[in-house]
Amino acid sequence: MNYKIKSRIWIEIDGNKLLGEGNVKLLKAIEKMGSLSKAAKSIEMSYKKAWSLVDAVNKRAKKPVTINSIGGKGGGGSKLTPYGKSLISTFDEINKNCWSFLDEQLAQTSI
Amino acid sequence: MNYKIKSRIWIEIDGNKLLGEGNVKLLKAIEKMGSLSKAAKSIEMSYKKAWSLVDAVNKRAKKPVTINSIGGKGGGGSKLTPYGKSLISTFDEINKNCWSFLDEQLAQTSI
DNA sequence: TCTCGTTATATTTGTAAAGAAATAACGATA
DNA sequence: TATCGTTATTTCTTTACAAATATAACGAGA
Repeated sequence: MNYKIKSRIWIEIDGNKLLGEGNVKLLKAIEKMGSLSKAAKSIEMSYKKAWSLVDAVNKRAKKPVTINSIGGKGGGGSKLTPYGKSLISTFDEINKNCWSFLDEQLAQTSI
Repeated sequence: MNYKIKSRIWIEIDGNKLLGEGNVKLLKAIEKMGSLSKAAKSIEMSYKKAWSLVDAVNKRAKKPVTINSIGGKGGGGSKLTPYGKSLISTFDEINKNCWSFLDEQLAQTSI
């Protein structure tokens, strides 16, 4: 069996974590479900944790990533802003490129 | 303030973690100190944790990374094998390249 | 055979993070 | 104004991981 090289990337602002793999997974679920509680359930994350993650991202990002509404028809909901969508697609793109890059790097070694 | 993109990489074998940043830091300290207990102390890691890390790496790597001796003059000691040295220098090199790569990637976005 | 400082290992304790549960707040609609 | 399903928040419990503690094993040299 040969070695593999793995990575996790995340985006920081002011030294604080803004967005990592967990957040991105959750945001994608919100986009699909239209609701924070349903999104959390779909990826088997507690509602509280999901809310905390989204809250932190919205407070730290340059612009809001989701629009959350309370009450009203259907009880409310949560959906991604265009900026939120651009953030997760950028993250995915860079992450994918990083994996390829590391595979190439490892291939050039002799460990 | 602008976003920054960070990463942590690690080497796996058979799906198990072999070597990450913590291990590399410890191995460098072993190289410098010639002793596992002194290395652990120098980087403020408990001896037990340090021993567990080194033991796991030695068991999983293709070849031993350290040579440990018990008893004798000085009580024993621990030192890196040539293979161990090549592993950490490879890790450092790829890690550094990864950081540069990610900086370039981020610079090409407009988030 | 005794000493020494090290590696090796098990056991107990402490702590911080995760999880569960309960409840408040909300607003369109009927 | 009563209902509904959601977001928002607090409190309590559990649990996993880190840390501390204790002790055994080792072998060269005096």
